[in-house]
Amino acid sequence: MASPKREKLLEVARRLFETEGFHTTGIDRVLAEAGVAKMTLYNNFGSKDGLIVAVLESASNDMVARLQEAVMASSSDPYEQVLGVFDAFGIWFSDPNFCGCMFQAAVAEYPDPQSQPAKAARTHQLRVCDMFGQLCAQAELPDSESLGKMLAMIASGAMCTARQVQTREPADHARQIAEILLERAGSIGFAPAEAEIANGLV
Amino acid sequence: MASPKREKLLEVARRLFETEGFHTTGIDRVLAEAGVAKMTLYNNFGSKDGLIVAVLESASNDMVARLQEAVMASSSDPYEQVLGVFDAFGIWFSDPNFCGCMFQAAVAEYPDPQSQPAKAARTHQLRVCDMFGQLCAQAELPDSESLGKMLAMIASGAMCTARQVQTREPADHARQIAEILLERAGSIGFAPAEAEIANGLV
DNA sequence: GAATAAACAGAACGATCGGTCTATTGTACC
DNA sequence: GGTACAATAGACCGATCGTTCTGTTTATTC
Repeated sequence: MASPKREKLLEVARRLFETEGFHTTGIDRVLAEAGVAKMTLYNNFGSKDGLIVAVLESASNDMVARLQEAVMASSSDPYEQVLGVFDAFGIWFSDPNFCGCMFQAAVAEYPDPQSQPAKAARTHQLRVCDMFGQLCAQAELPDSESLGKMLAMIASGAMCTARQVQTREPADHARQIAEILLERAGSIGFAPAEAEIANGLV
Repeated sequence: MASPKREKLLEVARRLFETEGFHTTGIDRVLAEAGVAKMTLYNNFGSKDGLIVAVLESASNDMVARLQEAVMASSSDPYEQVLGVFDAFGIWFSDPNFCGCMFQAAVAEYPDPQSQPAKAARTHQLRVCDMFGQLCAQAELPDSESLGKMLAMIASGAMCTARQVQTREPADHARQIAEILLERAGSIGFAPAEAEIANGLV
């Protein structure tokens, strides 16, 4: 399963897809830079689409692992751990090689929601939502599921914006927003906001 | 400048680029659906890239105009006008034909920041930031420029997420976040005068 | 009605794409 | 040492791409 040639292909393909896009990166480019024969690619992945899906799955695992790492490294307090994710974003965005979120690019390049790349991107998005949601649940914040979705949305906005402006500023902005959001969510548990009272939710 | 054939090309190309992507949409598809000869396209736009840039510029104008419309239609209060944008997003996302923000797709498909589509997308992003920033300035909120960027980032996250989940939920979440953000910004700037605002003196 | 220009249909071009096929080389295992 | 398998290089295929070129038709203007 994990042959060295296969890993090399995944690594090179991921880099090229990230920096130059899926459609514009030809099979031959990947093969040349990986130093691998064409048939090796087709034996391992079946097609270019197969390679793309494999790259996305691999990238999702890496990304989630890195986020978990950022979470663990920052603090034992779930509240701080959420903010730690955006700190990690700041470091990520500062990398001159940063070129945005691969899954956003995949969705953009494969607009059909039924396509495999789009499905892989959706799966990844759910993982991120879950991660944020679980942290909020651990922080005993109310409606952790919605909170998780909101945080994931802020993260998406940050990645998307960072790609355009090429600075770490979006990460800092996202962190500020997340901080306000968490603070507010925390205070709701003790002192409900007027809107919720008016809506009869309390 | 504004020949009917040219307009027809822009209209069809925009629809196809939106729904199927820039690279996957061939020139011949555009020509066939627009009922226009090939040379007409090249006389008007010079190349496919020229057509893409023209489509993006036209789409930016339309988008900004629609946002301004949503702002004007909602209220005369800048605070409410900001939220009106996200209400408009809700309607937009509910459209079954909604397929995300064209400029995010353009950036994804043309990763080179120096490419013309990327530049057009960046220009558009600045216009949106400015629009939010001006609304915040009119609302006399402190640091309206940063606030504008944050709101634009939230908007980007909402559009990006809405494309994946295909519901209007991200618009509602974004509105909630914007509301909290504005409230917080307002209370910082006018903390001493909060009572007066509540009393309707401002 | 003649002249000018724009738009037309469509063949053709060179390039590139994803994918297949062939024939050869290296390598591990019994 | 022979067998089996993986990987190699590279020719080759059909399709599609963006673009150019040719010749004809339509519409506008003097």
